[in-house]
Amino acid sequence: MDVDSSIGYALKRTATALRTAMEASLRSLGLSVPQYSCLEILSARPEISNADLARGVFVTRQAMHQLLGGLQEAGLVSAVGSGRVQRYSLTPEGQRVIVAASAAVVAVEERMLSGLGAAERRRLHDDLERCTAALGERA
Amino acid sequence: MDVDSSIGYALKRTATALRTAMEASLRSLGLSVPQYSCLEILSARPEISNADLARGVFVTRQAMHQLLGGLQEAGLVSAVGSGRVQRYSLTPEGQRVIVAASAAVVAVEERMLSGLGAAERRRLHDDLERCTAALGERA
DNA sequence: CCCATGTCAGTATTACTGACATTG
DNA sequence: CCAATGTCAGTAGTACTGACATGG
Repeated sequence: MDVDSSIGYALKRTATALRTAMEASLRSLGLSVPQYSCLEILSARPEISNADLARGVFVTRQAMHQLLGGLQEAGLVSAVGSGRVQRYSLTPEGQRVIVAASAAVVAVEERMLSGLGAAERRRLHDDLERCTAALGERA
Repeated sequence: MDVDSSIGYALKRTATALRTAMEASLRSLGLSVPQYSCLEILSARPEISNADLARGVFVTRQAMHQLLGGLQEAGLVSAVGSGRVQRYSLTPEGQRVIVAASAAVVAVEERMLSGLGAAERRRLHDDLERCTAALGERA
């Protein structure tokens, strides 16, 4: 298989380039990409539990636990204690940071898509979803 | 930004699903994904040097050095010693393995793309290349 | 009693940076 | 001398598995 003509390689190159650009953009805010992802989900779904958060990002509870620890130390996230299951919310500082980080990430994504029109973007999104779905089917 | 509508997230999900499927498929051959990539390039460009190999995969010489060490231990790659610059080639065993591994990876990619026709595949490849190129431009 | 959860540890994988000798 | 290369360390970031206490 020729490396250049492989869609798999193209996919990897694009994903890597996006991640690198995101890392560069988030660095000034003191966030790593996994931390940003965690904050973004926390912003969309407040009071979510650690276990649910982990499932949403497809990592283990332990990995998410560690990530949340770092975000708590940074004062971006606080535990909402009541009952057995720990729930988490953004602090006011965390809300400020996620607004800025989200804007930065949107800018990066816009740069990536700058060569594509609205219809092409929908098409690309749809193609990617189809690929993901096809891989998900175990057979 | 809504997570589900983001092309960046879709890209990441697809790339992750592909990597996971590749890992599962390569495991029976005793190869990791980075090792497979290294063998694939070595197969396409025999007698390549460590430094060139590293540049081709966008990792450091040190990381590639380590990867090659593992492949040599496994008997899949041998150093072609002559002169200052070390060059590497696949052993007969390495050639057998890369043939099988390449077939396995092609099968995974085919599964991923099973919902897309030939024209759609070209289009997707082209879109991805455009995205990568747009991110590459520093500005 | 059972299952899910949170949490503490240890480990693995991978790639990084720093440093240095060597060679063409 | 210089630039590139190979190579030896050490370190970092991320996620994994195992294990265990706890609570609903």
